[in-house]
Amino acid sequence: MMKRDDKVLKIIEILEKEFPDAKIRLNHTNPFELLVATILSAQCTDERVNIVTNELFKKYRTPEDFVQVDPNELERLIYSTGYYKAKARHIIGSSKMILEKFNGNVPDNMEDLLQLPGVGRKTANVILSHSFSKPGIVVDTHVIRITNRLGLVNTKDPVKIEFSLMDIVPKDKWVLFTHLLISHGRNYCTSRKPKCESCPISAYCDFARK
DNA sequence: CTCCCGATAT
DNA sequence: ATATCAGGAG
Repeated sequence: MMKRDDKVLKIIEILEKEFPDAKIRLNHTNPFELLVATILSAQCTDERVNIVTNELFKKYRTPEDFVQVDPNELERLIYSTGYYKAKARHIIGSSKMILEKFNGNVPDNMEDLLQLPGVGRKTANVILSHSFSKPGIVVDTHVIRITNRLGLVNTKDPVKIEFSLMDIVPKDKWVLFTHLLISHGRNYCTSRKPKCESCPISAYCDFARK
């Protein structure tokens, strides 16, 4: 049996060749736009989030804009991403807290980010990784599913998975690793009908061997 | 644990 | 018809 660490390195090597352009797909031009886009991305494809933010950011782009927006107007603009009432509340609430507690800037540390309504560890790690060069393992629905199938972890608890992966993935590969798994999840290791026959890492996968 | 929720693939 | 999509709050 291969050591988990060597298995991870091999998986990264293969997926890097398979997905050379793996990177964040949520369109944004600054930390605040990334925060809004990531809140909207809950249980929604990032493709749809980009369609919505493309229009949304034409009218509203800053925390100052969002604390003044009519909640009904915001709900209407983000309606197609689902959970639109909660997401509108979170975007407005986060904007308010950013202005009142954080001097108008998106926080650059985990503790402060987690105080924002609608922001959990997944969203916080996306922002820390991409806006502040503070690498984190982003554990989303794809990462939960794929790391369990591969046999890298044996739990559905996102926090346990995050810390477990921090142990077995080299820190300089954390951000890359999550993007590779997400690309892999979209193209091969889908939730419902995974393409194990053509999967490039099936040799390292417990699920594919069953 | 349940609830939030529209769009899309199967 | 139903499962799933870059989750988080209560």
